[in-house]
Amino acid sequence: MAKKRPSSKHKILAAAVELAHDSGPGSLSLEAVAKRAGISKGGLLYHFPSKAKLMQGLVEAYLKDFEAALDAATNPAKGKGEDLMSAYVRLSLIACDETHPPAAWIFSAMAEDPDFLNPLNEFRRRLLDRLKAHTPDLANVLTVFFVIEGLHSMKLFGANLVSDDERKLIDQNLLAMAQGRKPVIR
Amino acid sequence: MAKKRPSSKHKILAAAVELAHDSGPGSLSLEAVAKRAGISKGGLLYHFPSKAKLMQGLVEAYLKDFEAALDAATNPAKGKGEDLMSAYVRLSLIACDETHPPAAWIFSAMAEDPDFLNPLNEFRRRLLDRLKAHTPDLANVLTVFFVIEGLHSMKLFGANLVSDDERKLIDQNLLAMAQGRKPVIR
DNA sequence: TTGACAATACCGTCCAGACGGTACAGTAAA
DNA sequence: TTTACTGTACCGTCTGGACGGTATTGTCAA
Repeated sequence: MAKKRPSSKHKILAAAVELAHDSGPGSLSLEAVAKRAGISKGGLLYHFPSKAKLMQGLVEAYLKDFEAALDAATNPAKGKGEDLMSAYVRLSLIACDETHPPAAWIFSAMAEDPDFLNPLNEFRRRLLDRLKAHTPDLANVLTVFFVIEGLHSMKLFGANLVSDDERKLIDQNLLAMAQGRKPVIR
Repeated sequence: MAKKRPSSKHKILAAAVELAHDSGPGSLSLEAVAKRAGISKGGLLYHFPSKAKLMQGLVEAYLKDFEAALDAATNPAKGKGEDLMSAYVRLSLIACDETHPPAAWIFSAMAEDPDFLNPLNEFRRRLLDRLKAHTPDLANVLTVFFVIEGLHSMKLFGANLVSDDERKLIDQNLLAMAQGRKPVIR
């Protein structure tokens, strides 16, 4: 709340995400981000007074987006009221598909200071706890969760290890497991 | 082969791995690595004439270790002649347990240049191909593979998301699936 | 209505420090 | 004599960040 002028901050964060993705995580300098965002370095430092704050901003924006999507999907007042597990799987798979660029900035943050990613880890922990609470089959939850983590990891490292058909099979299986159905054997 | 004097190179690589782990991936400078290895910067540059070569060395050593372990486990002439899938799962789980430090240097390499990790991705691709060729159930192979990738990822990012019991359950399930048995539901 | 002031949103410059890498002279063992 | 270093000095580049300045847009008392 209380955000009247998101325009510049958003532009900066978007620029950082793009830059990390297509120039490599190593080229995420303040000057380069500023240039990409179309402002000066001084201007960037006005909005994010240190590089650490920029990194925090990236993590927060990333988290906020996913949380908002999850909330929108599962909150009955806002839409379909999908169950948590299905929404989590569906949204995660969307984030892992070919149309979405990987979050390469994560490597920049990690190289800068691993602690920057603590909020991300804590979020994942809370999410896994919620998933466990929502379904009786622990092994099922863990399998689904870690397969998705694996897909994320593959995406992040830019490794395309599966064909389209294999990916479809994985997706179908995960969605089936999320709904408590039998996995597809093919 | 043709390696008569592994001592210094090994010391340097080990120092880099340790340093990335306990001072963070961002502090992997040549000077720092040399100091940790107990040699001078000039001495380091004698063995690895550039930082890029050091990174390549890290990737190669990492790969060589895992390949050697896999080979030793599956080659009947050398030992038990374990089947590929079981050996892969078992060794991967060992690499992911609490006693082994995460390969934090991967983030340094990624920040430097994502291409450094190409050999790693190619190795994974070949491994997955071999696993697919060895078992009839594609969905099973993919599930096992990506759960392990997910565990690796969690380890890498230093997120401890599961309890000891949960981890045991995952391990049992993976080993069971590797042997074509039914997964444990608990 | 106007003049004084202040907050916002930047720009452009400068600097100290870190880093990768080079050069080179010396050394000690095999 | 070659191999395998050590140690020091140095260079060019990049980077985070501090800082001073500026244009624009309110705000508000006289």
